[in-house]
Amino acid sequence: MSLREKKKQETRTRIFDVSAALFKEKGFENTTVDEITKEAGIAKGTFFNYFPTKEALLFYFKEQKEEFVRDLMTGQMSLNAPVKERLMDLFVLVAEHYEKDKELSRLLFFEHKRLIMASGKIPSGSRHEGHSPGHFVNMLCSLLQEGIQNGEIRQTVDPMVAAKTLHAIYFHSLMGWLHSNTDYSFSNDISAKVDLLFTGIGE
Amino acid sequence: MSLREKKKQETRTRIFDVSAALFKEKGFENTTVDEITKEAGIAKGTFFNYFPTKEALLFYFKEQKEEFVRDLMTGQMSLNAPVKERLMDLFVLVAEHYEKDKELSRLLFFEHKRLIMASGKIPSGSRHEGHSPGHFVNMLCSLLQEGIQNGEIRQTVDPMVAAKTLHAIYFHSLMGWLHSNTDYSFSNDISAKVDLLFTGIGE
DNA sequence: GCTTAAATATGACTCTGGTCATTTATGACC
DNA sequence: GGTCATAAATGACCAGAGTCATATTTAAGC
Repeated sequence: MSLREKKKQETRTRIFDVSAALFKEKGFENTTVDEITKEAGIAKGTFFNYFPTKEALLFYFKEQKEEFVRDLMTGQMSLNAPVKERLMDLFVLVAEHYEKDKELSRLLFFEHKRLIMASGKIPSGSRHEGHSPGHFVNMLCSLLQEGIQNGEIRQTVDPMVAAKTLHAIYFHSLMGWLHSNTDYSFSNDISAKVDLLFTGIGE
Repeated sequence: MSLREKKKQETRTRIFDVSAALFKEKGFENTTVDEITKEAGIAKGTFFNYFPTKEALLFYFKEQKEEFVRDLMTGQMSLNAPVKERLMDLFVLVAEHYEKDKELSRLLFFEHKRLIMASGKIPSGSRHEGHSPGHFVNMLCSLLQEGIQNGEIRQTVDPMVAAKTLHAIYFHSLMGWLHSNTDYSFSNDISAKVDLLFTGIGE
């Protein structure tokens, strides 16, 4: 790696680290780009050579977090247990991870939507969890297919539709939980809903 | 109503109308508060006497829209048809309404979240659809109770849990649809999911 | 109608995210 | 080591959201 590359990488990392620390300390809104750059020992303009906007930083935080979660999930997936159980554990596992830093999770979760909206400013090469399948949904889908194979899930179920529905449930529960200040049990909430989906509501 | 009250009401309405027109014409981001106030014939500071932030306007737009939707829903609810059918029609009805101005819907839908997050700046007296039940969920709940009564829905189903699950599904479908540029059928998407919930996925 | 207090309007000002023409550092080639 | 092209850093600058001390308008009491 050339000197240039090395320095670049270094600066990027420094911006990242400094930002993380400041955000954690004073929150996203209360941290200015000036502060970040001053703390990182660079000029203001330099920041924008690395990240198109201040909010874009969140995007990279999210990416980092998602990578971590992805690994968590992959581990969980390969266990040996009934599909439904693995599903529930998967949700809880991920939620527990988010729970570790609720404030940041909120930020990433809710701000991320705006990033998607404010198109044109999205860092390139990005996947947009939510529309086109996305990793999480795909993982749910293959889990469900497994369930269909071994008879835990009805043959007639379209695994993709079911996966999306599960994702909807997960997403909604997570959102509600992130909104709430009073902490209610995420796992109770989601398990009731997943149970319902398994059993069906129709007579 | 005193002269003061009348003027106040007038100004508020003018800000509202002018904003709506400008947002529609050039989009939310591309409309400045300066433009709004100039067009409305008031000073910049005055704007902030009426609305705490520019984004707060969206909140009131949303409220207005929600009131409209609420009426739509109430009408739909009182029809005579199987619960499931009414449910589906309800979703489609609301989605069709949103479809009329997809851009605005996106804005309200996604920006609203931020408003909730950036607490302290939320106009007082606001309900936050999403956490504590909310009108939509309550409506779904009573619809489901009706279904339990007349045997369309299993006795053992907790109507509130089911209502929240339906809301999750609705929300997710709506979100996906609002994200997508390529227009796929919202009704197809949601009906597949609702079907699934009725039937259940478990063997 | 005059006086006074409170509500409301005002716009100069501040603060911060983001831009861009200019300067500086790097590396390739001789 | 000198020259040149290109990548990267810089900070003065701009635009727009939001603030606030001050000015104006209203309403009430006399």
